[in-house]
Amino acid sequence: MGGKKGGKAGRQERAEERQFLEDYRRQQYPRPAVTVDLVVFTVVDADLKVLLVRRRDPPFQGSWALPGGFVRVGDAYDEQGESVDDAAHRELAEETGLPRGSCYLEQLYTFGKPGRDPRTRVVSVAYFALVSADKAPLVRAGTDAAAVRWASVGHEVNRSRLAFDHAEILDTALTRIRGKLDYSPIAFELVPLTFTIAELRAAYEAVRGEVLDAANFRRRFAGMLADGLIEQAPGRRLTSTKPAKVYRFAHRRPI
Amino acid sequence: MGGKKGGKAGRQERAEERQFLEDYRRQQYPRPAVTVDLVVFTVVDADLKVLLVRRRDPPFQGSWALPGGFVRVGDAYDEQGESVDDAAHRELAEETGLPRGSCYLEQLYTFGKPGRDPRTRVVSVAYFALVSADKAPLVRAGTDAAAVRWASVGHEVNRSRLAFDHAEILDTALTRIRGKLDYSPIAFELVPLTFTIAELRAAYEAVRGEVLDAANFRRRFAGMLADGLIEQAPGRRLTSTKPAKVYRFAHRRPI
DNA sequence: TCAATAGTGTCTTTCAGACAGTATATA
DNA sequence: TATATACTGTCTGAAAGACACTATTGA
Repeated sequence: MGGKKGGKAGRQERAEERQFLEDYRRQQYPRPAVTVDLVVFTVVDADLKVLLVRRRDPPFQGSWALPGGFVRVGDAYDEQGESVDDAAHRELAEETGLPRGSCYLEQLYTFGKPGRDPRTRVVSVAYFALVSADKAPLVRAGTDAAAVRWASVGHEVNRSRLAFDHAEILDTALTRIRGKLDYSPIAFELVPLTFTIAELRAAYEAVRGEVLDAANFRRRFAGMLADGLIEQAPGRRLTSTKPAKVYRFAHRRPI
Repeated sequence: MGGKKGGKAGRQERAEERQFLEDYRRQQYPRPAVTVDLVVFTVVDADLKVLLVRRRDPPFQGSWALPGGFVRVGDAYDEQGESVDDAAHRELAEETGLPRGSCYLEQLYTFGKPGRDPRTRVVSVAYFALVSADKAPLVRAGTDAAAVRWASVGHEVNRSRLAFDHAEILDTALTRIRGKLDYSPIAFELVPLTFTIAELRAAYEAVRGEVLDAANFRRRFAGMLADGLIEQAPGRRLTSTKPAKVYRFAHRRPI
């Protein structure tokens, strides 16, 4: 094995060279900015609401938009920055003022068409969050009240006026939560830690946008009770003429 | 309105300045590379298979991995590159040799933990694709046969040996298609354009990994027929002792 | 005629929708 | 006592699981 690079060492050398070139070129290729966008839902007064923020800067200055922000990326070999999930949790805490982990958060869909943002190429990983009815009023407390609002999904939100492609993201989120409502326990994330059957039904009705038969809903509820998914909690709710029994989701973290 | 920037013009100036700084700093912030990863399924001989490629280069050199590649991003103001969906379609066509649009393709989930790729920060948008049984044998034709293979999901795939976090991506895809099987028509994407009830049932069984009662499956099938979702096609399948009727999905594009 | 697969009928359970009706608290 | 809301009972039909059964073809 002399001058010509034909043997094992030669192959190894070529592989390393190719690797170097590949890595080098990849750094040179333009990369998109990556953001997280949040569709934060809550139900207050039997109405589904979504959290919007007013944009202070162009583009879409003054328009309402979904909250969101950039994923913090490191470029050091051993420090690549925060995960996309972490970025979503961080933004959710920043925008709502609620402690991290106190809301349900789930990845929704990734929106990656060119031209979404006129400034630069942005790929956005959208998440949806569910804020329980008792926490919703706390949200505006820590922030600039004029720049944050709970908008009614059914009436207030003028979809076409939302910034960027946020109307499409909102629609995707609505479809998702409406679909998941019947086969996953996400409705419990919209009510306080303890709740009456009527309160839970109101959450279902708000999300689906239609009234449900109270008797049939109660029967489904009885099934969950039998399965141990929910359990009765001490006390009664005194908000109406006849006090109602209070329940809690059995597998819910107590924060 | 003299020296102090207190009026309308002053606010405007500050806004532009802030905008400039924001844009400038954003360009300076490190960005992640964005890739698409593909989980390409097919069913042959009543067995669910996934397409794997052998890595020629480090990291994970020699390991099997899901096919994928970088999203092509432009940095010009008016040319931001291809969409993430387009990147997935392009990669699918490149890796399989099948014409664009001939397979079902759906976004799955975005994987964005730091350290996924030891070289640099990579956010990967995963998609799953379904290749019909008749197209599956054509896949290896155009590519380096030694570097591409259909691996049996149930037996062959050694999950822990897959490169990067591809085992997790594969599991996510499996959960997704198993869930969607019962409430969406994705099973039709796994069988040829015309198919017998037994062939469709074999596809269901392969995905779910369990046998189904033939009579009950036939009854569900009859419901689809009554709903106009599927319709009988001319001819009969002669592969077994007694020829079976042949059907086709009514709303399927004829490519 | 036999074996193998295509195809049918039926019993049971479960569950959802519709809706009539009862119970119990407050005002 | 009136009324609003909590809560119960029942009828119906659709759909799924289990499984016995018949029909039709090629070998």
